[in-house]
This record gives sequence, structure tokens and C-alpha cells, in this order.
Amino acid sequence: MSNKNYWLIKSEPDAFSIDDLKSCPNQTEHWDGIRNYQARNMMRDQMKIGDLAFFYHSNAKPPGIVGIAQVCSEAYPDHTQFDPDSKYYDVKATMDNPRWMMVDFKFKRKFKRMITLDELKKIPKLEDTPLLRKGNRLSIMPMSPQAWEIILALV
DNA sequence: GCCAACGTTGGC
DNA sequence: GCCAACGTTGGC
Repeated sequence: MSNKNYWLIKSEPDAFSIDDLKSCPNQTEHWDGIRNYQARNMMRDQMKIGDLAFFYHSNAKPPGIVGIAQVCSEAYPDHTQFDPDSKYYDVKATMDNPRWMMVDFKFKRKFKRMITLDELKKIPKLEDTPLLRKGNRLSIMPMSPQAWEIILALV
């Protein structure tokens, strides 16, 4: 019985695509800029090294899942919160009391084709998955093992 | 602690 | 570019 958790992480491909992740040194990059408490809490409290995440391209034409990344660090303070020149700067965050955390992701796999949001919407068994629930804008979402397998079978 | 105003996300 | 949904902020 695996105790691995499954996730979905969103990124706008114009800003950071799965190909960008693949091109990073060691195919690994820190996932900075998360500024939502729910997303932060999931990263901080539930993500474990070895967890897998679907890499989702949001604000794309069309949007959809393009591959898989793997969590490869514990959560640690997001350095951009301390940088006044960063758009993620947070005046209320201090080194002693950081507010925002991040983990590192490693490229795992790029699918031969994108599994589009439109396609996912047509699968009745996935209707309760957070990604497909109306109004859910979280940039990090949990996925059940069942939903993970269903989607993987579409590739 | 309420809630109106405001900002952001992200599909369309 | 529009707008629904929803999170955050701040006055009270």
C-alpha cells in the first residue's frame, strides 16, 4: 500500500510550461509564487517527497494536463516573499516568520498528447474532482488515487 | 466578527 | 475582454 499523495499543479505555459521545467538544471525547479493559504497549507502539511502531480497548463488554448512532476523537497520558505523587487514580495513576511512556502518539483514525464479540460469534463467519475468543480481556482489541488488512475488511463 | 468592496483566477 | 466565483482586506 503506497502512501503517496497525488496532486495537480497549475501553471500558465506562457510563464512556466512543462517544457520549461524539463529544461531546468537537473530538470528541477522551486515552485515559487504560491500566495494562497489553502495551497500553502497543502504544500506545507501534506506534500511529501515522492508525491506525484499532474502538470496542468492553465490559461492555455486549450487548457489541460500535459504531464507529471514529482515533489522532490520538503516545504521551505519561498524566497520571493522577501524580495522587494519581486511581484511576490510580501511586506508582512519576515525571515524569522515567513508566511509563504514552496516545494521543489522535478520533471517526470510529458504526455504524448494533452488531456484537455474539455475531455476531463466528459468523464462522469471525475465530476467530484476539485479541478472540475465550478469556481475552484486553487493553483494546487489534491487528486484521489482513483481520479489519478482514471486520468492516467486516458494518456 | 460582520460584510462590502476590491482583487485575482481562469474559462470562455 | 467579459464575468462568475471566491479569497482577502479593512472599516466598523
